[in-house]
Amino acid sequence: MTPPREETIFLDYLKARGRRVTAERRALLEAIFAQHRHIDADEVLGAVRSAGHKISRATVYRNLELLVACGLVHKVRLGARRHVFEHLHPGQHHDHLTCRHCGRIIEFVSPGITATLGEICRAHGFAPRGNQLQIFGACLTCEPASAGLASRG
Amino acid sequence: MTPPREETIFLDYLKARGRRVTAERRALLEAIFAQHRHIDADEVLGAVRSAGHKISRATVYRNLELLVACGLVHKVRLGARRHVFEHLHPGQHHDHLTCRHCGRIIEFVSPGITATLGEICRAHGFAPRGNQLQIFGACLTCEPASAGLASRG
DNA sequence: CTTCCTGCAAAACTTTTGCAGTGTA
DNA sequence: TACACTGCAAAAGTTTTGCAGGAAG
Repeated sequence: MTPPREETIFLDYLKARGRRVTAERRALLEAIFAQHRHIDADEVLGAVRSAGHKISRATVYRNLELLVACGLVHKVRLGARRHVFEHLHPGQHHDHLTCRHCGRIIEFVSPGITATLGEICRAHGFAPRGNQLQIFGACLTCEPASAGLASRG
Repeated sequence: MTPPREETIFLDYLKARGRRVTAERRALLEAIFAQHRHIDADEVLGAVRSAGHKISRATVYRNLELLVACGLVHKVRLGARRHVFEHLHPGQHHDHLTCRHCGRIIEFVSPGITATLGEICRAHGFAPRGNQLQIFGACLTCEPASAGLASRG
């Protein structure tokens, strides 16, 4: 079977720049792509270690930048100094409902929304990228039943 | 003329809990509601000071939590320890295109998307809240012309 | 006049960097 | 063998907390 596309991209990127393939880099890539959510550096560290690999904090930070540089991961800028990381799934598309309270992510696919968003982005000269549509709110667990009927206002 | 609704809410909240109205708290509220974007604590500090008020960093952190507690501001959770703040505009609705590179925010209104999203959220038992739709990508300044044609894949 | 609030400064926590040893190519 | 990479530990940067003076009610 073929390796995951992100692995191919990463290895090619390393090769092309004369950089080395290490166990830590493989483990890091694998851990990030196993996550389907925004994730910060410390969570990445935890994920890699949970997967049974040995890695230092410094290595996580250094290689996250590398993954950003090769386009597999986005460092999402939110405030002047605030950011989290999210991987991109090359060739796959879905959007996210994100619960503000517990951080839970619900994925969904909607061709209709995709089309409408395309028009809006074109109208504003904006280039959407990756898993770029994020809807924030409260999931059923955090805000059960009746409280969930409020408008989008 | 009537005071902004958020001010009324905040003052009522303080009164109800026997907490005090201070110049710092008023300045902080005003600065946050003057922003139309996610903003981190340091940016809030800068905004309050730019508006000509004196305030300490500690006071900003302490009162941001207060604004969250009274429901006027959301602390957006992104990673285990990552968050930024965003105010809510009671009664007003729009969505955002967010440039990952420069942080620029483009606001838009789309009744069609609002309707479709409503259906999706209902289908998933999800309660959207506030300015909850966020589209990430690259703005015209950061990614001019031809590079901007890639798909949503 | 009571007690909450603020600013300062220190503490706690997160991210980056320098250096020497390790391992890829 | 050469040099990129790693881990450690220290440095730099961000957020929280303790305390004493100041101000709201």
